[in-house]
Amino acid sequence: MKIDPKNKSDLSAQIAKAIRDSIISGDMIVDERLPSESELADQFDVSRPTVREALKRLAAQNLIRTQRGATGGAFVRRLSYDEAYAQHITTSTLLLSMNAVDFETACEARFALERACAPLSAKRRTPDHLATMRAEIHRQAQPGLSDERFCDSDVAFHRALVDGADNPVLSYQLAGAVEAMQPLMNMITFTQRNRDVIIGLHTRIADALEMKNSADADEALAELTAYTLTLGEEAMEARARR
Amino acid sequence: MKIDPKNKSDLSAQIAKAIRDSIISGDMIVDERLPSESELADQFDVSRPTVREALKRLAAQNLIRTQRGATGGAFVRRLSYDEAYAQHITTSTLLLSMNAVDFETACEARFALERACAPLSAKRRTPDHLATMRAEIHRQAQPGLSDERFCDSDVAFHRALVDGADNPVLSYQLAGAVEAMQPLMNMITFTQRNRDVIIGLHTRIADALEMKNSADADEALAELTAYTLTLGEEAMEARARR
DNA sequence: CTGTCTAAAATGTCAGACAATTAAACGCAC
DNA sequence: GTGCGTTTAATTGTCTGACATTTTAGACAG
Repeated sequence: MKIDPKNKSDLSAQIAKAIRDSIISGDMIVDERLPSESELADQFDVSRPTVREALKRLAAQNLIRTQRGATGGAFVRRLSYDEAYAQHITTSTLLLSMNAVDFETACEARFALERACAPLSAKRRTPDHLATMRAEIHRQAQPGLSDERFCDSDVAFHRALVDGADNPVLSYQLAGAVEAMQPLMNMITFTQRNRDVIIGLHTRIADALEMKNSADADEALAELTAYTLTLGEEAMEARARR
Repeated sequence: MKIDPKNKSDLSAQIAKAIRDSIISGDMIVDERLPSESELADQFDVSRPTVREALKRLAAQNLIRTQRGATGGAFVRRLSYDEAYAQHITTSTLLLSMNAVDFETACEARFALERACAPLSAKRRTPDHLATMRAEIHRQAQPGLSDERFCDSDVAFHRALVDGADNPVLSYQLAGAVEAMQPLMNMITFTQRNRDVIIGLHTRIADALEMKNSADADEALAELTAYTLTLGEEAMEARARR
C-alpha cells in the first residue's frame, strides 16, 4: 500500500484505492483486520480524519465493516449476496433514469434475459416458486389494485420465475434488468383489459413451468414481450401528447 | 432530509442515506448543487468532519462529485455508463470469489445470458463487431499465448458478441456475468487441443452472426457451454488432487 | 476459582484552524 | 466604456487536538 505524494489532492481517494486494491487482489482476506486508524494515518503520512474519509468510502462499497471497542477496528467484509443485490438494483435503476434509457431498450433486455432463465426454471422450479407465482397472479386479478401495486406484483412474479432457475448468479444479474424497469413500468396505465391479457400470459407461463414445458413458457414470454412493448409505446405517446 | 437524533452512532451513515434518498427519489436532479459542507453541518446539527464522511460515502458510489473554489461544492452526478459498468464488474467478481460460487453455476449463468444475446446480435452486429471477433479468434490461435492472455481474448470475443446486440442494458448486465468469470476461467489450463476446439466454436459463432443465422450461433454457444463446463470440471478435479 | 472493577484501545464525534483552489467582484489604466 | 490584472470571498481539503463511547482484557478482591 502506498500513495503518490506528488498528487496532493484527493488523498482520501488515493488511500481508499490502495486499500481497495489489496482487498480485491486477495492480499487481505475476509475478516482480516486492517491497521487502526492511527496506524494507517502514520503509514500513509496523513491525518486521522483523512484516513477516516477513506475508510468511509470503503464502507460505502460494503468492502469493510468497523467495530468499536478494544478489539475493534476495520475488517474486510464478506460481500453478502443480499447487499450486492440491493446495490445492483439501485445502481441499475439510477443508470436507466439518469441516462434516459428508452422503454424499448430496457424492455428488450429484460425479456431477453428472462427468456434465458425460462428453460432452467422449467427444469428446477420448486413448488414454492410456483406457489409464489400463482399467488402473485391472484393478486394481480384483484379489483381496485393500483397500477403501482400491480407493477410490484408483476416484479414479484418475474422474480419468482428467475429464482426458479436456482442459479444465484442469474438471479443477481437479472435483478438489475427486471427491477430497474419498474420506474418505467410505473409510467404505464394498466386498464382492466391490459391486466387481463397480462394475467393470461402469466398464467400460461406458470402453467408451462409447472408442466416443465420450456417451449410454451418461451412462447408466452415472447408474447408478453411484444405486448409490454406495445403498452410502453402507447404510454410514451400519451405522455408526449400531454 | 432529516436524521434520527436518538440513534447516536453512525451519524455519517444516516446523513449519507438521507442525501442518497433525495438523489434516488429524484428530489435532486443531475448537476444540482448540494448545500455547502458547513450548511449541511448546521442542518443536520453535526460537525463538518461528520458531514464530510457522509459525502465521501456518496462520492464512493459515484453519486456526487465535488469541486473546490468559490462556486464549488458537491453536485449530483450523472452516473456514467462506463463507471457503473466497471463497478458492476468489480462487485460481481468479488461476489463470486468471496462467496465461493462454483464454476458450474457461474458458467451456466454466463452462457444462458449470452445465448439470450445471440439472436439480437445476429440481427444487429456491425462489421466492427465481426472484425473484433475475427481479430480475437486470430489472437487466440497465436502459438505461445499464455493461458491468461487466452482468457483475456476470450472475454474480448464474448464482449463483442454481447455488444453486437446493440443494447446497452444487456451489455451492462452481461458484463457482470462474463467478466466476473475470468478469475474462474484463469484456473483452467488450456492445452493446444482445448484451444483448437474453442477457436473452432468461436469461428462457428462468428460465421453464424455474419450470416445472421441465429440458430447456428445458438447451437455453437450450447456446445461451447458444454465444453467449457467439461474443462472446468477437469480443472477442479486436478486442483482437488493436488 | 470467580466475579467485579478498572484501564486501555479503538472508533465516533467535535471544534477550530489553516491551506488550496476557484470564480466573481473590484479597481485601475487606457 | 473597456479590458486586464488584482483582490477577495466562498468552498473544499487537510491537520491538530480533544473528548465521548464502546468493548475487551487483565488486575484484584473475595
